[in-house]
Amino acid sequence: MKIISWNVNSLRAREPLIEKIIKTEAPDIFCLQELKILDKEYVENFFNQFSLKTVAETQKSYNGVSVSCKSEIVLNENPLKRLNMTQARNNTVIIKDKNLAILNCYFPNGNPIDTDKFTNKLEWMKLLYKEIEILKKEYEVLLMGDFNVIPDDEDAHDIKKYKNDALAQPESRKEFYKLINLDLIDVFKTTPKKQSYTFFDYKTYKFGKEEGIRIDFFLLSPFLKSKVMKLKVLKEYRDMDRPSDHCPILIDLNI
DNA sequence: ATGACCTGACCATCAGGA
Repeated sequence: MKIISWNVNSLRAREPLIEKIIKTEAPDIFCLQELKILDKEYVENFFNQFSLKTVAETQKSYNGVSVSCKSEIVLNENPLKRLNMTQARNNTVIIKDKNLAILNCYFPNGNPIDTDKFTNKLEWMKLLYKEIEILKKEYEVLLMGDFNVIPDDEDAHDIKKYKNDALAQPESRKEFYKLINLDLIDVFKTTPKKQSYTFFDYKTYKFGKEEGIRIDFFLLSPFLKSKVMKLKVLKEYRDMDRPSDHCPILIDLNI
């Protein structure tokens, strides 16, 4: 089962690259973040072109997430969809015949740190923690997306720049490691040579610098970790015409 | 030290991103 997660920074702006990745990689499950579009029917129709069915959570201008999958996969949508009632930042699908819960997330940014944006970020992460605590009792858990957390100093090219940034605050890291302590494995971290930055700022990367951060993750329950066949940050999509500032990440599971 | 660049909303310029 090949799965791709990607913060596309606008569905409409990224349609050519989304089409390319679907045709090139043929993912069984394709999870997007930051759709930046309200029209849910438009999102569903877009993926229908490629014979993918879609579950989307949308809102005007900001946020928005979708899980698309091949038609033969039977989805059971989790009734607990939004962690936050006003922001479309997560959706969960259950694949019952594989005993699998897939959580697709776009964590809040949380800047600036002296505002309620930061406390709301931490609150959102706590709600996610509670949701996973429930789901892990019944299902294998695959948590993925844009976490907006730099878990370790080595996950940034220059951690000093993030001293006052919500992404690298001790409180943000604490909530991240609480998720890890639910028996979820940061599979890029634990697989030799697979770690790579996943985000490259538009303002710096155009000069060809390697100034990135690692903020997009697959967190897997131990059983799923034992089934990993392939794992990759698809960095080439950051170098194509009109890219997202995030790279797609890919995992192939033998399930 | 600062700003850079991109997107959507909407029409000139700003919020938000990270």
